Amino acid sequence: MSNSKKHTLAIVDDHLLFASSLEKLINTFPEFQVLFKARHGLEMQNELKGNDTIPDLILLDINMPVMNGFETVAWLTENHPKVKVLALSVEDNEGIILKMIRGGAKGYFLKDIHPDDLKFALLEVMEKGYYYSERVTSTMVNALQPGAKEPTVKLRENELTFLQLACSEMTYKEIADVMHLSPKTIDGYRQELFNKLGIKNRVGLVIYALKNHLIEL
Amino acid sequence: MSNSKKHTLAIVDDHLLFASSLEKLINTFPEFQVLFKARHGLEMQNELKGNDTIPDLILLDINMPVMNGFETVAWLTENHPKVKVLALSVEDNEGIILKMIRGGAKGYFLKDIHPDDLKFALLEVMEKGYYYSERVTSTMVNALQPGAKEPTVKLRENELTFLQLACSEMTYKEIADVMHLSPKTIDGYRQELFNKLGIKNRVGLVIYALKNHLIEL
DNA sequence: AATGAATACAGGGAAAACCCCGTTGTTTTA
DNA sequence: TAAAACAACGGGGTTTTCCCTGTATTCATT
Repeated sequence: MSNSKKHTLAIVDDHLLFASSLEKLINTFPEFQVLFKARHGLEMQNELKGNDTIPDLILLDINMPVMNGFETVAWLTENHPKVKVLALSVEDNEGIILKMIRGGAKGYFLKDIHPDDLKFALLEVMEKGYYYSERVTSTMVNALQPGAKEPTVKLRENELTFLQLACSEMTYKEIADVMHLSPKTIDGYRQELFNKLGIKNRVGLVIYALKNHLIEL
Repeated sequence: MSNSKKHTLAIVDDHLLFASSLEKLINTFPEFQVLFKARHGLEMQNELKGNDTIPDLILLDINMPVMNGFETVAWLTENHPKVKVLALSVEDNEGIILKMIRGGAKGYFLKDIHPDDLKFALLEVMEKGYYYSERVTSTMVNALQPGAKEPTVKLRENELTFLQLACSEMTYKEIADVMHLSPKTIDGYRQELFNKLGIKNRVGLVIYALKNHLIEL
C-alpha cells in the first residue's frame, strides 16, 4: 500500500509510555500511520490548529488531566464532525460507554483488547464508519430497552452536591449548613436518593458515588 | 550490538494492548529484547517454567487479576532472586511504592513516563542493579525519617476484615454475625480504627480503605 | 381556576452508630 | 516473673442516621 493511501490517525492519551508504544504498534499496520500524539484534549486542539492535515481517526483516552475524553469528544463532534473517534479506556463501565457514544464516539474499547482486534476495529471504522464490540452493543441495547431498567438515574443539582458532601466525615447537619438548607431538607434528599438508587444507608451513597465517578478518590 | 548480547526482558500486564505496544517499543531499543508477555503473575510463572531462558528483567504491572504485582514480586524474590523487577503503575501512591520496594522491586515508575526515560531506566537497572526516580527516592526517605510520620498504620487481621466489611451496607451487628464475634467486639474494632486512623465515622473508614487499596471498587 | 408535580421543610420515633469506662484471660516483653 | 500489651466482651448513655407522614409554596399544565 502506498504511503499516500494510508489512513492517518492521532493518539490522545496522557500516559506517554502507552501512547508512544501504541504509536509503534500502529505504525506496523500497513494501512495506518500515526500523525501525532497529544496528552489531552487541549494539546490535541493545538495540534489540529497547527497542522493542516487532520487525521481520519482519533484514538481517545477518557481519563486525562486538563481536558478529558468527554469534553474532547464533544468538541470534536462540534468542530471536526468528519473525524472518527474511538474511545479507549481501562474501565468497563456502562455509564461511561453510553456517555462517550452519546458524545459522538464511533467506537469504544478497553485497553486489554488484543492488538489484532484493535487493527480489525480500526479498519472497520474506516470502512463502515463505526465499530461496536459485543459488549458495547449489549450496553446500548440495554440502555434503549424501555421496560427493563431505568436508563441512568437522573440526579438534580442539589442532590448531586449533597451526595458529594455525604462522601465526607461531615454530619448531615453540617452538610445542611454548608448548603444553606434545613437539616430536614437534607433528610429529604437522603431519603429520595435511597429510593432512587436502591440503597440502605450512607455507606451505600459513598459506594454509588465512587462507582459512578461522582467523586474523586 | 549482536543479538546474543541483548538484555532479555518480560512484560507482565493484563492490558494486552499496552503490553503488545510496549513490546514493540522496547524491541526498537538495540540493547533489549522482549522474551515473552504474560497477563498476570500466574501466567508468568508458567512461562518461566516452560522456558529455559529466564529474562534478565521483568516489567511488572501492579493492578492485575488472578495474581497481582505484590504477590508476583514476592514470588520472584523468593524463586528467582537474580531477576530484576521494575514495577509499572498508573498510580502515584506512597503506600504502593513502598510495598513494591519492600517486596524486592528494583525500581518503580508511572505509566506516563517518557519512552526515553524508560530506556534510561532499563539501562540503569541492568548496569547498577537499580533505578529510582526522584519521586521514589523522596518517598523512601520520607518513610525512613523516624520522627516525621507514623510509617503506615498496622492493621491486625481482624481489623482489616472488619474494615472491608464496613465498606458495605451491612450494619455492625450483621458484620459481627459473619465474623462470628460479639457486636461489642466489633464496636471495639471500630473505635480502635477511629483512633489509629484519625477519623470520625464510618464514611471515614470507607474513604481510608479506598485510598489505601484495602478494597476494590 | 383547578390539578398535580416539584421543592423545602417539620414532627416524632425507632434503629444504628458513636463513645467511654470496666472485666477477664492470654500472650508478649522487659 | 511482673508489667505491659492484646483480644474479646459487657453496661449504659448520647448523637446521628434512618424513616414515615404531613404541610406550605411555587410553577407549569389542563
